[in-house]
Amino acid sequence: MPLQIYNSLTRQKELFAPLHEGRVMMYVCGPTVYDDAHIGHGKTYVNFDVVVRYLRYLGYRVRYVQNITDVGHMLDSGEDRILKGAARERVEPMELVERYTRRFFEDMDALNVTRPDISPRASGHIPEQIALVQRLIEKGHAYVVNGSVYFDVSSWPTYGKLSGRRVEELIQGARIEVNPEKRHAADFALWKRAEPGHIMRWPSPWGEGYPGWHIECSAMATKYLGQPFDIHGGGVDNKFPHHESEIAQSEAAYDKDFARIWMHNGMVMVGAEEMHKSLGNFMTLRQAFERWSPMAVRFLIVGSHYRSPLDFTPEAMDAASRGLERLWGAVRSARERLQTAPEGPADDDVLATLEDHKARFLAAMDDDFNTSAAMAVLFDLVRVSNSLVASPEPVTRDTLAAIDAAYRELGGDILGLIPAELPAEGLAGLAADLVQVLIDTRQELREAKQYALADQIRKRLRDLGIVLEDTPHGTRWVKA
RNA sequence: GGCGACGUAGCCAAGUGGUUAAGGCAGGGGUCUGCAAAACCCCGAUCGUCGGUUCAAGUCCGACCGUCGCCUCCA
Repeated sequence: MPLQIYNSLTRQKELFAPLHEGRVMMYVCGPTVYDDAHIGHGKTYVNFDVVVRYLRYLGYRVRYVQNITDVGHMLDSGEDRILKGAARERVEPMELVERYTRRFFEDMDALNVTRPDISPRASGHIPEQIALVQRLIEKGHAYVVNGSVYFDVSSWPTYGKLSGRRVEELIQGARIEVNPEKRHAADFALWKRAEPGHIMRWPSPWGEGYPGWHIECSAMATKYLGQPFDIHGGGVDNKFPHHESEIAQSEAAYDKDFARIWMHNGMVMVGAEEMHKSLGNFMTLRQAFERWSPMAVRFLIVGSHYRSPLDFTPEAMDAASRGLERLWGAVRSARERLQTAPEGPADDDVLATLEDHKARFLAAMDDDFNTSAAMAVLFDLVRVSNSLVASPEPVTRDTLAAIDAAYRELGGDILGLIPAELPAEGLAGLAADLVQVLIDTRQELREAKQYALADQIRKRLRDLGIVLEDTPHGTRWVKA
């Protein structure tokens, strides 16, 4: 069964076929870098990371573009998010941008999110945005008022096709007072005149100003991916107005489709409410990482479907942490036994089981990236491998290597949950040698039935965060 | 008011017409172990409510109840 992807534009799952054979062009709306990323950002970028990983696994060459918004994203108050952040921290706007861009990537790295191939900044693409705005004016889809430029929604009949809205209804529901410069309440800014004191400003044919929020994505996506391109992703919260406006701008400018497939991921919820800064109920990734490992956060995210909302609770995180431990524990013990396994051909039954699991795993992924179903298969594999590894029967090196390869491929390459080298597999150098001395001593005590002393050693190591486990193949230890 | 989504075991979460409703966490019982830990085995839901369609429905249709998102701050 080939890959199927749910397309928000058509509201159904579609067989995936890229525009160009073997090549996928993909864009995902990136963060506005004025503050630390929170769990919600983590979910979005982990969700799309899995998409990119899987497309690459299938053999596609993927160009993954994810922008950095560093200008033009306004608050209700009319303040630019970046300027507000800069004032808060008393730094240059670009200093703020640099700081939070770096911190964003650090957080993403911790979540094992593959870096985008291109991370274009809005402020670095002002000429492209101006050119796009100009083109829209020339084609009669935009108008200039007092140095600002607005998109004329009435000139573009399909406006609303993504979000299923009609322009007339938008006007009624308007949350904010309508800007009197607009001809229609639903019109949106392509370029805004800079008021005195607004530091981030660029010269344009319409005077000094700065780009609107939506235009950057249109300009940068098309610049690096062409038009049309294959996949555009983002959070559902951005479906309207952001993505709707991107589509209108780009399609009106070039009379061509913009993105063929639109993917929207679900929001992170906190107690049945969306996690959001304005609600004050958000937790930054950094705060979460103080309490749980970043990979446990990834585990929680990958454990549910990308389109579903995800309720973020301490209980769910604790459960995710334990689940990750179980997964890693299985991988770790398989790799450990691999070290001392005897030479020999791989067991046919095991190979057949691995093939079966792999097929079921891939079938789940093919079904619109059903990572929860895929993870269930991975845990079935955990049971198989744990049973095998714990068995007193000899298991050959090739058999164990095949199991490890399956973990690397499915759990590592695709889901990004199993690193090539598991962390904290041990201590290095002298410390490890000392632990081994204690383990050997304890073993002698056990053989002499001096259990009180043997248990004493185990307990004191436990207090130091070293957990001993006796197996039929000797005593192993892990850092807690 | 408009558009969209959801309601599956104590918690998280797959399943969208057809054998015994995945998987994880927690819990109970057991095996292994000097003990422990880990692991392994066994145990739990009839799928918000009420109707309808069908030989057959968490799975389709309708109503109702509850929850959430979007309707120009949002990943």
